[in-house]
Amino acid sequence: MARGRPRNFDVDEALDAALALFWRHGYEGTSLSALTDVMGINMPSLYAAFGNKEALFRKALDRYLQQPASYFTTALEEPTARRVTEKLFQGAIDMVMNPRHPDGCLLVQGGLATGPLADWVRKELGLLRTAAEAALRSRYQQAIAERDLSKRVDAAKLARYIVTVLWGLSVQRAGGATRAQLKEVSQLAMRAWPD
Amino acid sequence: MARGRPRNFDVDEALDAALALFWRHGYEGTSLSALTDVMGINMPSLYAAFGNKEALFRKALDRYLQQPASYFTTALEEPTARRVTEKLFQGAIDMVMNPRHPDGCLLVQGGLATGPLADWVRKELGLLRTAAEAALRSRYQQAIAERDLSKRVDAAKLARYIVTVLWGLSVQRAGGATRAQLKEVSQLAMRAWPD
DNA sequence: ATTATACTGTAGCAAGCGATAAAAAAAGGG
DNA sequence: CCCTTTTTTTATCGCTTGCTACAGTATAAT
Repeated sequence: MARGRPRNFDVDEALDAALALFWRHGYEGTSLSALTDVMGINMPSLYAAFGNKEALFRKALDRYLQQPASYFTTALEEPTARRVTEKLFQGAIDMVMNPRHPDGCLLVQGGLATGPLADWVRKELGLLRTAAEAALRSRYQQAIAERDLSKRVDAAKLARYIVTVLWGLSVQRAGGATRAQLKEVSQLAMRAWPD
Repeated sequence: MARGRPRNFDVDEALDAALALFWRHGYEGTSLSALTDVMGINMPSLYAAFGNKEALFRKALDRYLQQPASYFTTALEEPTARRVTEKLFQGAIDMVMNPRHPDGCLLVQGGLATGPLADWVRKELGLLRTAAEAALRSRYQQAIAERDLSKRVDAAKLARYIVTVLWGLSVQRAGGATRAQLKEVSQLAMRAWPD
């Protein structure tokens, strides 16, 4: 099987390098020549392996959700709504401060405002942020059903508030905030917790 | 006075048009040809009146701070720290939802992640966000000195938390949140208010 | 060994980018 | 009216962008 010349680079390693670049500079701020430099391959190899810039970004986005942003779905498995939320903040701060990859959250840094040709990036990232909010809302609804949270709590509002702070933390980190500062913000944010 | 051919466009109107474009598409997502189209002038006129793209962006940024973002400094004049904060949220939501100009806050949308050539935009916007945080911190410190806020309150932490929510609101609006939703988020955020 | 297959390297495409040179046009001062 | 000054117009400049054709090279199957 796999006859023909084998590639002499690792696809996942190259994808990680591309992810880091998109993460740091956004979709539009990342040029293909910068990508090939960082990935250690040349353009035809990139196109053969990933399609084009858009397809490469989508694959990097998938990888982002499965690897560095997996803290989100992991946090949802905590036993109580409060601990879910605390773990969410902790995980977000850990990711955002991790020196092994760029600052902030790719869903925010990747492209909040884009040129007309990259409008799909803005929309796609918006959908993913909305999906995260929806997942958290479901988890809170479950907590209400389990009598973990009071049924007077509005799960949708609470989830929207929490993710708003999360996106805000990403912006703060892009501005150079320290781990201690982000921690303090998350602790203050938790003072709004119901009951 | 003013001899020579007069310009046949209004500088401030053109600047407003440029501001709207930068606001919507970010610095890098806005091309000079798109700018000249929207401003109704051609390139040499733009260069004669504003310098270059960077200088134009800086002037648009100044205008942004003086016109649509003036709600921030206005809010600081409210009599109590709590009312300052409430007015801040109200003003931010009003601006972010205003159909007369693009969604979100230019300090966030303008360029959170940029290509290497536009790194100064990222830094500049970060400095302005930090300046906003510092202004709010000073106001809270004043409130503590006036016995309006308890002296057990940490003005720096509180200011950082509030602006974190503000930047989060900008991200949420970019994702299509409604005015009612943003209002609910700000009300929940105020539940963390000290005392 | 030969052949088919798939990857790599060089070189270059059209299009758009930010920015400008040179000439024509419109005003005021003499 | 002419001359100076400033603007607008037209036509580009050199460079980078995302992308690809072509030739060369390395492997597996036959």
